[in-house]
Amino acid sequence: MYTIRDVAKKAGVSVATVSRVINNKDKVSMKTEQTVRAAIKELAYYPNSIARSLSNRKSNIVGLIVPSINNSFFPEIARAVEDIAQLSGYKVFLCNTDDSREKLVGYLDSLGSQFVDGLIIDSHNITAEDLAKLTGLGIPVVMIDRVLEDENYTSIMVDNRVGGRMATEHLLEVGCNKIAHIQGPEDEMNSVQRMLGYQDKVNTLPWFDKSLIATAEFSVQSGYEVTMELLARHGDIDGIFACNDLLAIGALKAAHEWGKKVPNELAIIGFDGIAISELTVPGITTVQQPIYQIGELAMQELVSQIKDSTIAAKQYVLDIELIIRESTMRS
Amino acid sequence: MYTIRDVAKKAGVSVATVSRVINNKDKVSMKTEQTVRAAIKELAYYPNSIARSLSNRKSNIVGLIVPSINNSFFPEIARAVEDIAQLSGYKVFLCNTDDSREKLVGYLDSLGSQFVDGLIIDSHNITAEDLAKLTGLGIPVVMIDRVLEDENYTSIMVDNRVGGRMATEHLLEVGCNKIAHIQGPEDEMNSVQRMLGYQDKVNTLPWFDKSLIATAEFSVQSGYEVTMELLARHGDIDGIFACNDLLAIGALKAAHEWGKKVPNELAIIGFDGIAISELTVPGITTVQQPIYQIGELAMQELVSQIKDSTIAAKQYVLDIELIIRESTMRS
DNA sequence: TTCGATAGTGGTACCGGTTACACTAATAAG
DNA sequence: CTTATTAGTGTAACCGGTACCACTATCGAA
Repeated sequence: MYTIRDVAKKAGVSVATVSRVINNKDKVSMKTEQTVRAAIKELAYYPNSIARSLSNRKSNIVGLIVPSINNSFFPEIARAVEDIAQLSGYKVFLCNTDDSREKLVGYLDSLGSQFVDGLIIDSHNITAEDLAKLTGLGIPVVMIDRVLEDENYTSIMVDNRVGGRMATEHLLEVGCNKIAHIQGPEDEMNSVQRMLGYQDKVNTLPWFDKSLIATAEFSVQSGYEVTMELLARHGDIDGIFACNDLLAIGALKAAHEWGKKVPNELAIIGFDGIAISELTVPGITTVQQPIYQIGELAMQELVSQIKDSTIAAKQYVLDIELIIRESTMRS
Repeated sequence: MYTIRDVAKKAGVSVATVSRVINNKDKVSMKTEQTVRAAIKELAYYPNSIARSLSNRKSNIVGLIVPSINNSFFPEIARAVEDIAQLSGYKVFLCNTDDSREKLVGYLDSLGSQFVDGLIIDSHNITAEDLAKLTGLGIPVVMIDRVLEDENYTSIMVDNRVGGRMATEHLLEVGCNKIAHIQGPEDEMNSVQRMLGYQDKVNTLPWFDKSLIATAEFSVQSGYEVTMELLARHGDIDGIFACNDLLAIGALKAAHEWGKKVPNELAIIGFDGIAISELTVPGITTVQQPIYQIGELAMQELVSQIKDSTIAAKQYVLDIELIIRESTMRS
């Protein structure tokens, strides 16, 4: 492992000159440049990016912290973030916290202390204190999806409660007479909001009962299990609003096993609009978030904040859209 | 942003002592320690991990380079890698190359030059030269899944050709009379191996024809499209071996739209054994890779190599298993 | 009393880059 | 012919940690 000093010695120049050649900065004579390049090649020299980051106080790397990578919602966000990052000359380190506060803190500790130039965070575990620490260290942050409401920080999300209402309303419109809800984890803001949206629409209806709400983890497997329980408890439900598409896919499987025809005997609607929701059998009706746009906007905002730390924080609430597919198209 | 020198000044001690306190190294008197901790707290001091890495020559971070995060095969690998990493005190940076050589090189450049203590790579774009460069820089590497066959490097994979044979054999056993194959990208070793396994079993059969092999991208969407084409070209196929589960899910959708009953009119088998394959309707028969074990073993191997650079490279070929589900269970 | 061991602490070189500043030589302007 | 300018290069401080080495004070053993 050679250093810039080795190269300088071999080329018979100073380290400053080698640095100039590497970075194409300042003026270097043609002859010198060639000598240096030859030395670099001969030694297979490669600049140490840690040393460079220390000196430059920037790494051209941003961190993207997500609560899970099993739900393709996050990979789809990541895709958008990476696209914009590439255009802007950044690399993205993806960190998965599994919704664990401990892992989150671990990543914030190592990333926050100068490893990255900025951070996009999707976590319901984040605290105002964490954010203050990052800001104190000069690391810009953009929160997405699961945001901490605080106007000092830029955030991007959708109105989950409105989405919950849209989904429930749709099930009512297609003629459902008893609608269950699969709620996500209870400590998760988005889950709760979507559930409240559901309640907004149904809690005055005669058939409504709290036991129509069942709580699940965010996974297909959990959606399957919870739906089996719901069907056992309420044999007569004819509509399910699942808190996200993964859960809806699980519900689909459970309905199939239970012998319920989707959508005529049981209509199912999800939330998020991840790619796979279109490609299941039947396709799943869903409240679609502008996933790509969320990632895109997050990265754009982050880049502006990295470039100009005085930029004001903004809170975005993006539009959602009901996408109707076979899982609720009754004949 | 305060540095260790600010803390030292405030506490009235030397930087060495502050460093001792931070790292719990050597002996520090109770009184001094308290003073230092108070100063750290008051300044909200946080050690700069870049500086630390430069000095220590290690970051306790490993990189995991995957070709995609849309196929949950990779997130499932990542999960295992992260589990082991956590046990061993490492953090994982996940880097997505989208199967692009350019992105791969970008990540190798920044990660390779001291950003990480080791690298797990899943890429068909990697070259012997890339690996030599990393080794030259003292970065241990473990290759998984799409490996470059070279006994100087540790690699973990399965025998894809044998898997291809298993899948095809199974379709023949359940009574398929004309089996198509959805191949993955042609420049991808694993795709080719699985396709060859298919050919091993069918190329002497009377009905076999090269046009039964169609090439797809690794995505549900592509699986859907290619299956539509296959069904248009060969209305009489009654079995499809898809190169991976994602493609099989797409095939399922296409079969449904084409009005073909799965499995009786069209049996479908996938490859990989990702979690979702069990939870589609119908469940998908697949050649299961030991996904978790691959990630687990990769990280364990990497840790041993980081700790002891003289450890010999090993090539692992793990076992695969046929998992039979409804998509091929004919009645 | 003298010496060795040890707890506790400080000074500073070093990790491997970047870059401000200083300097020389050559060229252009007056 | 002198002076200002500029191209080209080197020296060394600096980024923020770590850790080796040196040093003092204290204490028990010889």
